[in-house]
Amino acid sequence: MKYDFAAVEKKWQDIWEERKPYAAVTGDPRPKFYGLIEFPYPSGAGLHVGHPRPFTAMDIVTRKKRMDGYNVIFPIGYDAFGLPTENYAIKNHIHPSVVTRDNIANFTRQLKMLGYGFDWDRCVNTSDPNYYKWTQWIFLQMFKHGLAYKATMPINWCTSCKVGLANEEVVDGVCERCGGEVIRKEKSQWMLRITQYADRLIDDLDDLDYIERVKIQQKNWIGRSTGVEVAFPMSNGDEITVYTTRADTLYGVTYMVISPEHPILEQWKPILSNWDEVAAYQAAAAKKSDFERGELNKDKTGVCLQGIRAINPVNGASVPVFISDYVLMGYGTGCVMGVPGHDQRDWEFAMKFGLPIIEVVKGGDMTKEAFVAKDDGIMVNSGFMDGMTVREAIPAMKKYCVEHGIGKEKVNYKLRDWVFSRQRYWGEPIPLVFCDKCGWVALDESELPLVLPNVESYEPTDDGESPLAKMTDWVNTTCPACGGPARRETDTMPNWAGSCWYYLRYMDPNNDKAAVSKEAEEYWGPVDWYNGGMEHTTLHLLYSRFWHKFLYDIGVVHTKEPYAKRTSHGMILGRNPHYVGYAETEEEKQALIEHYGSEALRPSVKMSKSLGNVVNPDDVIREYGTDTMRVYIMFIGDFEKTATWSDEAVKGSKRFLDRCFNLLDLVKDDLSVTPENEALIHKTIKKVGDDILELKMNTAIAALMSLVNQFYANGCTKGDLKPFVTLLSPFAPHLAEEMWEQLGFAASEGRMAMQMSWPEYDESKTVDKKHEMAVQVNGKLRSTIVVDSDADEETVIRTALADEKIQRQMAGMELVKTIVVKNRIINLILKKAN
RNA sequence: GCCGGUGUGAUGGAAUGGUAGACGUGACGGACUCAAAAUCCGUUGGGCUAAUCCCCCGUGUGGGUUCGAGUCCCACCACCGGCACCA
Repeated sequence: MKYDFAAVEKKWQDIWEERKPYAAVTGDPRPKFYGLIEFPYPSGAGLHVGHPRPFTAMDIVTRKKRMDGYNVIFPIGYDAFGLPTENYAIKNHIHPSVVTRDNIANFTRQLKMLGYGFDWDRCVNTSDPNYYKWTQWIFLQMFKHGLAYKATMPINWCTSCKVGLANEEVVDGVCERCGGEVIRKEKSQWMLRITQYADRLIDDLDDLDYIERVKIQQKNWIGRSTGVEVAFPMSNGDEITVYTTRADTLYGVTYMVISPEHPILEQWKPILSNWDEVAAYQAAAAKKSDFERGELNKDKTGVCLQGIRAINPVNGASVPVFISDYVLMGYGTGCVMGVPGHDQRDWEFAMKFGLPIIEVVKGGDMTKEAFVAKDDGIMVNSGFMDGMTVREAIPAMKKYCVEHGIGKEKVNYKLRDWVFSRQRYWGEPIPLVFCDKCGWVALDESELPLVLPNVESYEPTDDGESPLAKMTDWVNTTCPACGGPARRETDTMPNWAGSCWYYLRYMDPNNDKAAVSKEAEEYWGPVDWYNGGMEHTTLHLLYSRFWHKFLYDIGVVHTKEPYAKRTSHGMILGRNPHYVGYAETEEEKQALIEHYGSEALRPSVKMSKSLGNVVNPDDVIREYGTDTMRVYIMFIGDFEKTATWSDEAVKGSKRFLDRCFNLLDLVKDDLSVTPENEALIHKTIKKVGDDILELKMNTAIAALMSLVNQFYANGCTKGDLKPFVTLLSPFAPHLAEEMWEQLGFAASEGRMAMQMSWPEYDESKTVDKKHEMAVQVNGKLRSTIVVDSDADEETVIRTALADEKIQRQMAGMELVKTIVVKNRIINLILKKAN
């Protein structure tokens, strides 16, 4: 009998659609388990094969948890606001909401086809006004708590399209669409004070079960550093403060540098004899894009300020003051002390401008490069610090600064506040109005949702304003505070907004009184396990932790953190058709390298239409079935690492499932367990259960394959297949239910395989009666012996010494030592007999 | 440059410091078949060899620790990811 996967999968999906075995019940007395995957952006291209990897893994985890007796919530939704939809709408003159609706319908069809155990009744869509009403509500709470503020910030401005671009649209410093030059342009924008949460975002990581690289990346991104702010008196009586983490090098200061954007420069205009030169430099720096300023231009440039000098507060030395764009206005104080002896950037600057270099930590060669001394460098030329190590000198100088009133300890972060405005149409409107009398005023809650109005064209305007700015009827409104004329904010929120809190909405998706009810949040929160891509570590994951902490502070949620556990999956790549490894002849190889360069050296690359290596899940499912898709994408390799799709290897998963089904032809109608199979069955129950919870689905499937192989070798009974089918069920749910039914268990148990408890294993039965042991001589494998598992050491050694091959090794030798590792190896240490 | 990760057969990949290469793909041989596909059974790291006897070599490179190292330590090389003038 051949397995008709198409018919069987359809049959069971219809049954599940009707019976709803995946419904999550708020308040159920069983322990809860909240498994979460990152909801997809419903692009026009449909589901990518990358999606099923994390989705299937969490589907398997949640199925296992259900079998372990948990009340599981495994929800799905759509992160539906975003640029590609807007761009598609612009090009094709279709409203983004229509595009979104169609794309969601397609995604839903595909996700249902994959047989996931989602609770579809909890599906959310971030672009639905009933959803974004609460996104707006949360924003208003932030506004009311002073976390949202308006500031003038540079945006990416395409000089050829005359349009403001999102960071994602700037690739290698040019406009993604037209390739035009991108410069920075000042624009007043809404900001969120994520920096106010920087310490908590770092410190609270310690108590979370996140994979280490996520924690490290978040910590690096936030970039906390502890140093000292030191005040330098200026020759004109002003004072300039610098930030440094290396207070120990204060005696090595030979100049100072101020960022060209620093506001104090304007005050000094009258006393600077070379103001024209300064102003010209400022203008040039302002014109540069971030890309030019950073990536391209590491050559140091600058202008010495004529007419002002700085005094080193620790030794009274008078040093020149420069402006240079290597000093960033956005970090620290916008001024640095120049210590060319021990900072490479300062060294380069000093070499360029012929400034003196003073050694204050012994050991380097100042003529070649700066000596960036580590902790145990010895201080010289540094007054009271001479002879100290750097490790000792830093706190000593810190203390000195504080005691002499010239400085104070200071913590700085690389993290910047979050630019929350987009000059775009397809996003949540920001529910604020500007009144000349009252300033920025929040809409009343009863006015929410502030619905996105219909506009004629979604093109951004050529002055960089949002398309909404053109809608004067909508823009002009009355002030909620004084009733006078006022204007609405026309910028929208970034697409990260809706995803900051979606996991909360799943708990209570239809609530029209609150974002989430207290009852639902207290029952389901926090998310027990969240899996997602590494690319979201410093954006989505950090942003949503920030929002959650704010919601905690205002009493909306009861936990400090949204996600108790975070894991991450690797990407699915396609075969690189230009890979030299696929070339047959030497000439072909040369041609490939010549034509594609280093591209030709990589066997795997991201899937793309132009390379023709895109795999569409629809095609895979049509040809091999959903269960095969699921098993293959899990069997493909280590979950955390990138993997390359192989059409060939898919067949192995298909073959495995067919072999499972074909067991029905040879199964004996006997409910007892075959003695020869018992140990492996128990081992497999343990192995598969453990592996699932460690996301080692590849080895779990390998264990199931081994068991099936043994069933073919030893024969099997219905008693053997009963636990096997329940183990198979999380991986291949359709096939498992079909086998379960055909074996008669659906009738005898009165429930589906997926509704069974995870089988119990008996530790004592996982141990084989006899073990093969390796026998080493001086650490080299020489033979193997079979012994009873409970044999004592003496017996094991006697058996080993009696072995023929070992006897041969023993000739002329004497035994000096034996090492026995139970049921694994025996190592005999021999030496030449005298 | 800094931070993280990875290097294992033809190939995707397994291996709590304990028989390296589980499981799968591909290849080869056999059974079934008029034949092919599918299926089932077997072989498959390299060298030496008549031999699936022995022996030697083998987890990026070079050292080290250990009775024993893919695994731990030190130094290096290559590739991947993230950050990058953050004082």
